[in-house]
Amino acid sequence: MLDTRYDPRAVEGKIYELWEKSGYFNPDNLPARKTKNLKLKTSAKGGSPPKADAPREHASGGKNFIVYMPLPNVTGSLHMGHALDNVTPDILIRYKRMKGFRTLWLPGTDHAGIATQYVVEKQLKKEGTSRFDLGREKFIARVWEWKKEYGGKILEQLKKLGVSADWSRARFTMDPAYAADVMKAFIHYHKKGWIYRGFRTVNWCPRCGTSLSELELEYREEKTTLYYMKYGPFTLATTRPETKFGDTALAVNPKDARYKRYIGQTLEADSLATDGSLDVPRLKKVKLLVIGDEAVDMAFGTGVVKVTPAHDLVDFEMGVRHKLPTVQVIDERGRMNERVGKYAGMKTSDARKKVAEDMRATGLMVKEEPYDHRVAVCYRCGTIIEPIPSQQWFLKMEKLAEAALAAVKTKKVTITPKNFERPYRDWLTSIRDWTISRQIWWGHQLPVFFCRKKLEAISNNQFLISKQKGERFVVALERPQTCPFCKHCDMEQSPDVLDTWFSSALWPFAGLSEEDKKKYYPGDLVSNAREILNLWDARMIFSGLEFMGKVPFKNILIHGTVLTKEGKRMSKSLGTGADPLEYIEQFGADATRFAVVWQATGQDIRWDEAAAVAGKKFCNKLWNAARFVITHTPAEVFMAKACPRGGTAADKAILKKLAAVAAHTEKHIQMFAFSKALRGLYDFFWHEFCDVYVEQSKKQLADVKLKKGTEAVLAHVLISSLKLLHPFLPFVTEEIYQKLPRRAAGGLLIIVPW
RNA sequence: GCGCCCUUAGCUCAGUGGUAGAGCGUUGCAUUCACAUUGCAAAGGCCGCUGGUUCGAUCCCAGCAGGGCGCACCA
Repeated sequence: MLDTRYDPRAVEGKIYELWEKSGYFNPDNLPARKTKNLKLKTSAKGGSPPKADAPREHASGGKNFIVYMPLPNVTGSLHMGHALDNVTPDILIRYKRMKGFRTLWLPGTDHAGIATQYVVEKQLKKEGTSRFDLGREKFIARVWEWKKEYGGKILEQLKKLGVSADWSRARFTMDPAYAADVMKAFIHYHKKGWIYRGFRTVNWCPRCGTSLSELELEYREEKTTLYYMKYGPFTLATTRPETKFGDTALAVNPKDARYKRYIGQTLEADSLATDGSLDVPRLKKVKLLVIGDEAVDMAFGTGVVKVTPAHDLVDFEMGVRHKLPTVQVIDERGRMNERVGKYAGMKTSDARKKVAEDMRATGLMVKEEPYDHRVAVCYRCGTIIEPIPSQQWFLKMEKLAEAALAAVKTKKVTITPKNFERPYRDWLTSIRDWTISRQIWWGHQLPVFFCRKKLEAISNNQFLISKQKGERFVVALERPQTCPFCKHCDMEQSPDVLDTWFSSALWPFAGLSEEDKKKYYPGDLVSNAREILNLWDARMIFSGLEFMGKVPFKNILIHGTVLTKEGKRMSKSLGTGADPLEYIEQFGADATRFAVVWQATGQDIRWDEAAAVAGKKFCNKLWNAARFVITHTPAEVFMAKACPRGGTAADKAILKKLAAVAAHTEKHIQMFAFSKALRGLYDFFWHEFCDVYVEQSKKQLADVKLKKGTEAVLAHVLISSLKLLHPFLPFVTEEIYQKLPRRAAGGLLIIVPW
């Protein structure tokens, strides 16, 4: 009857289809009527339904159990990180579903502003065109096309892993309903006075043409030069001499005995002239204020720094503290601007060389030494970040951060493992206002409409911050019919879009129908990698509190990172990534899940293929043990009520061990110690049930007196094991369950109670 | 700089205050009896180093060394 080998490829697609058709992934389909159907089936031939398998009153009275899927990017393709994100919550969901909870595993995809725009731009480049050729509207249409074609891929891949999410509720962060909630959130914050607009030096990617948050930066080691230059009475060290034209002060530490006496003085210093010929460097006098600021490290260089508020984030903050002017000398393309005369138009890297050369020639350069520098680069394209001042929208974080802090402090939200509470706290306590605007096209365009008249007046934002003119704008869900300011312009919508995280922060509720918002908020759990803790989890917490009045989930599960066997970060480009789809193909989805859970003991995982081998063998063991039990046990035994009692010493021993492993499994699932739970089940099934009891049963089955009792125990332990293992190995357990004599099987294993 | 984590069998990792376990690999034996993706057996470990607490430490404490990570900074 059953093949001697378990073949996942022949089973998984079919089983998944069975589940999807059942509708049980949708909590709305888990109520009593399904229960009735099952009862009809099991009682059709008379006799009472097997107690252990009788579905209990499901969702009707059941409690909710809701997991929010960590949003994969639409550009994403399944990798081990997703496997980690999704396997353990799926275990919980399946466990809770079987326990009678109304389970909702809420899936979706993130529009991933920069990432997606980047992918489509690359496509356009291949075609010899660009987004600028297309224009905004056509470009966005193009991205939507791309999304239609590829955006669902990642979700399909998750299905291959056996993820039992409610696909009927799958959302995309740019869906109209979702977008509407994003707009409402912006307007809500605006009404509270928490949104403001301001000039600020931000991390700017000259290639992507957008500002980036600190969390979107990556760092690269570079061998550069530390230049020691003369500035009036001082010598100071800098890696960026080309920004000297934007210097508006010199700073020393107020405790520094060497320089204390200069603080507050305005000094005259020689600097490079920016007029005349590039070939003939000349000097000119500049005046600079000396300030005292704690941010200056006395031990670095000479203890004096030049302050360039326009092109350095720390300097910008010093500038704010000391009311320094901001002089921009680098533009959005990463080139020197017209303020620097003869250096204008040069790329910063070229300007650096040229300025250094001119300083040598004019005697301003004291010395140069090699320097290992970590430069910030764009996480998308690797381009070196240029801090430049630009006009951005900010969200005040004070109150929101307070609320998010309190949520964890009062244990409304628990972070597992506990030691991640500290980075969470640290981030929130030292938080800066959130730069929520991005200068890209793909995303939620700000619901801000400017009067065109006023806009012109401030169109030049190249110069001093003090010259910025106020402007008039309306924040509204829809474009106003008439401009409330000039009464005749059609108003221009801000070209900026919101930071992608602004919209994903609303994930637990945005885009849900009003009914669902009532029914399925708040939820229970998110599970993700540690780097997402502040980027996403913290923001979901304060957004949930702000808009729904309750924390969105009780638990944050932080899982380890999957590394290569050598302990290196996996990288697709280096070909060192383990691809879950390949594992599914080679070993099966269950074996892949097994490998993930087996190894996910809390630490980072050095991925070892051996675990997938073990998983595959275990599935096969399960399969063959089931074969043995089915062929040696008459159909009616599977319908036996409840747990067999009494019997031989071996019977009693295995039943006792079954009870113990069931308790062990349940305890560890509840503690989120999935690996322990699985290992316990593995040992029990293989080494207790197969190695000991099944062998013993062969003798007992030959004994007429013991035959019946032995059959009952075999059937009972098998069915129980299938249930216990189902959350971990859903496909093979369901397939075996379907092969059991019909009346015992009833419907689907996924809703059979433990 | 602040903080977190790791160091146990060839490899990847569990684990406990009383002188160690799994998976994979290796070696030997066993194939009509559910499964060779199997069974049985075996080899293989100063449980990173030093000191302390203890009757006793792989486990607790301190220090050191090596490795990894997060945050901040990087003029």
